[in-house]
Amino acid sequence: MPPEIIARQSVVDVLEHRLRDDILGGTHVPGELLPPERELAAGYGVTRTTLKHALSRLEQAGLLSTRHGIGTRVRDFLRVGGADLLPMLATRDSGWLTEIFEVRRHIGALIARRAAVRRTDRQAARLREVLDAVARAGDGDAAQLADAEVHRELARATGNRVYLLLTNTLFNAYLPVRGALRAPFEDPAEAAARLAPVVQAVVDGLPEQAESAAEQYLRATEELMLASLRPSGRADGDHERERRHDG
Amino acid sequence: MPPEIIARQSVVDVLEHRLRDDILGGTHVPGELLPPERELAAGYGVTRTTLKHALSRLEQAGLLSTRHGIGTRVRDFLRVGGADLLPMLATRDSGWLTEIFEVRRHIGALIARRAAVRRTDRQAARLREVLDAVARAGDGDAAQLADAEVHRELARATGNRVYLLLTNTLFNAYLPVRGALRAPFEDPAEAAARLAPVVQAVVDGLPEQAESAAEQYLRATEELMLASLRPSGRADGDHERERRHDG
DNA sequence: GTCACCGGGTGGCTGAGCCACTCAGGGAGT
DNA sequence: ACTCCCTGAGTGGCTCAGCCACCCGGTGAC
Repeated sequence: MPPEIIARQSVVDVLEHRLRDDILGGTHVPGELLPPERELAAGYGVTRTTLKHALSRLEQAGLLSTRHGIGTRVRDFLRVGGADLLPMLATRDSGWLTEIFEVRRHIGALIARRAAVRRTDRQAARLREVLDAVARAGDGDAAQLADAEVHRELARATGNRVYLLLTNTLFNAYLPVRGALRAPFEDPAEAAARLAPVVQAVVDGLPEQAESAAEQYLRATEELMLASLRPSGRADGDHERERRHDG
Repeated sequence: MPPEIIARQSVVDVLEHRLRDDILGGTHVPGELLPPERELAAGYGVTRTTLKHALSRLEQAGLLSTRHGIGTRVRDFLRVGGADLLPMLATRDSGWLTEIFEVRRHIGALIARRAAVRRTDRQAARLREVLDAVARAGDGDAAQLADAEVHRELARATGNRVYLLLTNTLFNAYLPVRGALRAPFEDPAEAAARLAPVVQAVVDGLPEQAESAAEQYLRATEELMLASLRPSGRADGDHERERRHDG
């Protein structure tokens, strides 16, 4: 048995990766046509069918736009791409991370404020539960996931499902690289303590307080994460085994 | 030549649609395994290869999670799905639209505030340009697209690219059904006039004013849109030809 | 000059088939 | 009895060769 226990990437996964890198790296420039599928497939040493699977994913991701009889065009993702591109952008360039965190802070504050107004009693109870789960987490990784659960619950408490999806999107963007961002959660009890004021304010129904508590919490967490990122090294690489955490 | 000039949906598109409807409609419940691919393909009357293309898209969208040797599982999209699901949710159920608008209002205000602080002179000039384009738009549809361009430019002016992607996501969510939401843009000059205070405040660098102007503008537009939606009928149906507007 | 046609190039889709993975059950060894 | 390995059935992953549908530019008939 090889030392690599994990890893497990399918051919299509690898192919998708390479194509994406070639696109984001500038080998294929936006606006231009990609080489014909038959040619591309030959170049990468795969069947056209397999190549099409990869292309199809990138098309859905918004990086490509193919038209029957014409060809496949590289799109300007900043112009038309959606937030679903963030996960792959974050793994490529840690500059995106700081921008993601900033938005997360703004939106997190918005969510906390709104949750304080709208949360139901049922949701208040659930909030305390998931906060407890953070404190009881066995290690940093578990704490981080439990923390995400708290934020999901806060989003749920706004009564607006779009906030929940948005929260998921932002998490999907940085959870794949969370290995490098574990710093704030090394001590689960401490992490829970930092998060507690936010939950408390929401449970008490105090929007102003919830907003500023969230702002403060997110800023602190953000700083810890980015600080832990800076000295050691970049966050890129192949942190992308699991396509998505299971449901 | 058949009377249907437009429409042009590929087999995979249709298949994706049907599968998605079957999932969101409850034929395939979250957590359960889908029937085997061979069986499914036979059921829908397509090849397994074609089916896999459709499944692959839904998997990437976060609705499915497939594992080699095990099967394909339906996921709980509210738990793990991202904002990229919004376009398809909005076309299925207009209840999502009101939630999307609310979030757009909150985030739009956030963006305006931040743009007022961060915009460069170059971006200020470009903002005036695209605002002019709204006033000069030939019809309601063009005005609506020009309006979207203004908001994209505002997002760009925040200096945070994540806001740009987020804006794209929200637009992608409701532009497909924009035919039913044309009301605020029937008179392009008027639409531009309503939008002008936001642009002005951002150009002048007044965050407070920009925020409240954006809030006010978005609320007004939102009300007009939803009002035009209510009496006539639902917004669902097959407004989804183009996979995405071209880049 | 205009227009219909056609051919080459492109992506869309098919069908059959083999490979790789997972799991459960049964039989050999202890 | 118990343990462990093997095996077979069922599933998704991937390939291959090929035909179909579409778009465009050129060419020849009118």
